[in-house]
Amino acid sequence: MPRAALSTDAVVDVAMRLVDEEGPAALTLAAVATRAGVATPSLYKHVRSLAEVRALVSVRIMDELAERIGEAVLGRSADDAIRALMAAWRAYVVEHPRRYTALVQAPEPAVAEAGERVVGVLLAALRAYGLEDADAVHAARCVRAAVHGFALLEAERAFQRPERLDESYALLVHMVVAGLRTPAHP
Amino acid sequence: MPRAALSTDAVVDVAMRLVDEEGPAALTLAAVATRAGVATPSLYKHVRSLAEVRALVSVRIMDELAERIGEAVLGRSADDAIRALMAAWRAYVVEHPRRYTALVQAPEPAVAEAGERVVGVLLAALRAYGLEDADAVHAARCVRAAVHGFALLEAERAFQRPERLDESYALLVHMVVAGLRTPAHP
DNA sequence: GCGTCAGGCTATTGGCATTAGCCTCATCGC
DNA sequence: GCGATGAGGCTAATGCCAATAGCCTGACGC
Repeated sequence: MPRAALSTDAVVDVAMRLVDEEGPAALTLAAVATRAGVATPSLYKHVRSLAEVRALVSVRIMDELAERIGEAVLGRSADDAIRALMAAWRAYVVEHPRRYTALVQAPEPAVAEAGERVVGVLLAALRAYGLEDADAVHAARCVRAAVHGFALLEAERAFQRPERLDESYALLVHMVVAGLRTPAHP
Repeated sequence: MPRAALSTDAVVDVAMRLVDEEGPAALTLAAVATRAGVATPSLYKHVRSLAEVRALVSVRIMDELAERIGEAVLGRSADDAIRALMAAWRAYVVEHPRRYTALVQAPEPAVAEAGERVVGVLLAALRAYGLEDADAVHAARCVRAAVHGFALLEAERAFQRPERLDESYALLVHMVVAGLRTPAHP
């Protein structure tokens, strides 16, 4: 391998910084190239297209998220684990709001796999509830949906007067835990 | 007013059809102009920019959604109203998945206002719970987040093996209702 | 030393948003 | 009726961006 410098990972690094600082709309190959100190076409030696860069960024984000929530549930179980997981998830999004709004659901299998790693952590955290397989999947989907919805709305500033969002989130956590604790099929 | 033909509303009509049929990525002024049988620059007599078209589309969608869920809660209250509202929300998204993924949180005030109309229906549906003002806002945010998260993930096909999503959604409804029924601050 | 090829580059194409400025005809005051 | 006016269409042009083609170079293996 000759001259070092660029690589697929390095391109994604630059893309991530760009997203953090200027938002997902600023993620163009031209901007990445400028930041990397390189001409735009040079990027094509490392990535196939802008769409691929976006997918790679999404994978990176989901992996970071999976790691954060995975760490959070270590040594905890049931309600305790769910609370920690939800707190960690939101904390990540609050730290990197633009990053979170850059997430795309690309058709690339790598993106789906990263999503499954996140769901894997969720399923592990739910294991202590002793749910049947299908019920565990339902529960994981609900937790994911609730947290994702809240995080996204917060990240894109869709809540008017974002005061006391902590309290709102506490209620969401309460809802999830209460729903998991009580029988699901009345 | 001379020749009829185009108008801001007509442009948005075309944009909506485009989104429904080809997805949000296909929403370009060039494509709208072609469908409208007009040259691209002509659109600027009716809209200021592509960004404005996207915002107007978002407003249209949120208004449709507000109407649908508003209808659903008529004559119902408390758990019954929430269940109907959540069912109607998801039904709308399942009917028009691409439309829902075209939603953007633009800075334009019109978009924020449309969002508030949706939240207004939510608050009305929650009235029967007799929550304090702040608690009602928290509850509305949570319901919105949960439904929005689920709907978005479903619309963008982010759930792997989307079998039995109805059951998953039933659990989400259960969580919301259970969380609203039990005391929020233990 | 020398060939090779990874990884840069320039040049080019084509799509798109946006702006400037023209042209026309339906309407309205007279 | 009739001429001014302006809404609403148009063509032309600019600039940005993604993507492709094809060239060039220097680090490394031999």
